Amino acid sequence: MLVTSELLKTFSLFETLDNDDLSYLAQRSQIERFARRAVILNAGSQEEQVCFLFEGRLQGVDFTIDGREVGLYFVDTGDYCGELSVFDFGAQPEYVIALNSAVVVFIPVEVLREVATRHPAIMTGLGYKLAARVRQMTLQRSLLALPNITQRVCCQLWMLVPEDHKLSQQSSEIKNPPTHMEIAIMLNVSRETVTRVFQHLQKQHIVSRDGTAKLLINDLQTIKGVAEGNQQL
Amino acid sequence: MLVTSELLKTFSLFETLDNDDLSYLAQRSQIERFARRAVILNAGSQEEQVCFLFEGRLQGVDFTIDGREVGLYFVDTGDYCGELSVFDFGAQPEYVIALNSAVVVFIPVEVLREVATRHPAIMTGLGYKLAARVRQMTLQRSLLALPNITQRVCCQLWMLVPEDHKLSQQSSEIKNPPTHMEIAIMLNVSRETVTRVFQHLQKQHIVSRDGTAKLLINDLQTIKGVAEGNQQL
DNA sequence: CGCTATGAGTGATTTGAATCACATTAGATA
DNA sequence: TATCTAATGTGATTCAAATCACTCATAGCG
Repeated sequence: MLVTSELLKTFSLFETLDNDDLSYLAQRSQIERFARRAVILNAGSQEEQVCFLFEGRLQGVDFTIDGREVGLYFVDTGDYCGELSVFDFGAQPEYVIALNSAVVVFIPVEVLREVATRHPAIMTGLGYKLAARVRQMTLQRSLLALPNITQRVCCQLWMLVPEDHKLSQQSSEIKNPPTHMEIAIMLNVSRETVTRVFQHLQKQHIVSRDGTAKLLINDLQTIKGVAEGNQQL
Repeated sequence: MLVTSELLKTFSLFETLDNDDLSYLAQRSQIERFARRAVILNAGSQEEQVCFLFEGRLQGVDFTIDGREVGLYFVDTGDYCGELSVFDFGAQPEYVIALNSAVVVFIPVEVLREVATRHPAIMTGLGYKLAARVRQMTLQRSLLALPNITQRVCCQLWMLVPEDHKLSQQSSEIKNPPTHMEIAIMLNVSRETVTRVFQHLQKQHIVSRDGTAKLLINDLQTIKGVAEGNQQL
């Protein structure tokens, strides 16, 4: 499949780029569809590609020495990952895996770096993203210190709620939600524990599932309340 | 106290800077001594300062909603922190606290940003640092997934060992080591648990303490072995 | 030099999540 | 449609770390 300028334009990082540069980038990029569970980026290797997610959801994962999975972050549609090497020429530190069927645009890191050198806005955008990543990781780290597991799960759910639903909406939905296992590794708990929390939430009709592809949040306020510790269950 | 060019030159970020720029920076910087436990940077506020650590050790800490302390990272002499706002103009996400008496150079973020604009090497250095921060946080996150607490503590100790001692040396020392509590919040365990691990390590003469200001690592290889999971205790 | 506060050391007890060992469900696939 | 497999659901049991409630040691300070 071919990468077009129009496709690249859907990513906010490139919104200031003119058509010449867009097609320059597009010509040097690749687009690929991945199946659920496919490895998009390999840890430890000099990946030399930044991946822009056009469709689906990815998860950054690491492994402890004893083989335990560690969930680091989620990548949502329109976002990108693997940009660390733009800054330090180093190896990709973690695996990035498709949680569902995903469409990814790969841009070689040296091409992106070169375009960024010509366009300060791109460089600024990349820096902004990296800073956001640090902020997100700090938040996720704080989550792990919560002694109450239900609260931890609700925090994670709250983070998965689309931004534009967080205000004013009283219900929402998470499309292609992560599995219990995928949530568990983000929160440093066992899969069974996540299941039990979900059972609890479902019994109280706070959430409900609609197939595997959709998780309905019936009571956003309660999720928020529990996440922020103002409410118990 | 006055900030001199010579002082700024001790920070590797500025090693490429000429004297004019160094004194430009120096004139706009402030140096300050802080007592143990002093707050260097406040979370949530628009700090607008990057702090360069000339002496001592700092710790980035956050708090959960229920007031639990969370340890995020250590800042060693020669390193800096609070640089996030250079990239995204946002607020400082976490507190930075002096673990011992510390001397810190504050450089206003807009001054640093301006100098970085003129000197690509500085901007590159800042980006490199931010990337390193992401890598370090990823590593620290993986630590938390280790089911064996002794291993977790040894990993943290290993990270505190000076880089130049990690190879070839069979023993080492950590100057001004963090307290058990400060280690505990980094590892998501209780202070008592850290104490018990240290008791264990001391009984086996793997580490020993020399006052509060020094922690002797008598058997570096064992620390490394346990940290990497090749060895049990 | 004694006082005070902070950090470290320790046992007893509790607790709550991990683990184990399954059963069940529901998508995916042949 | 039958089969298979990944995901979810659930109880019983275990176990290790948190918590509690202290004491002890040390450093800094007036």
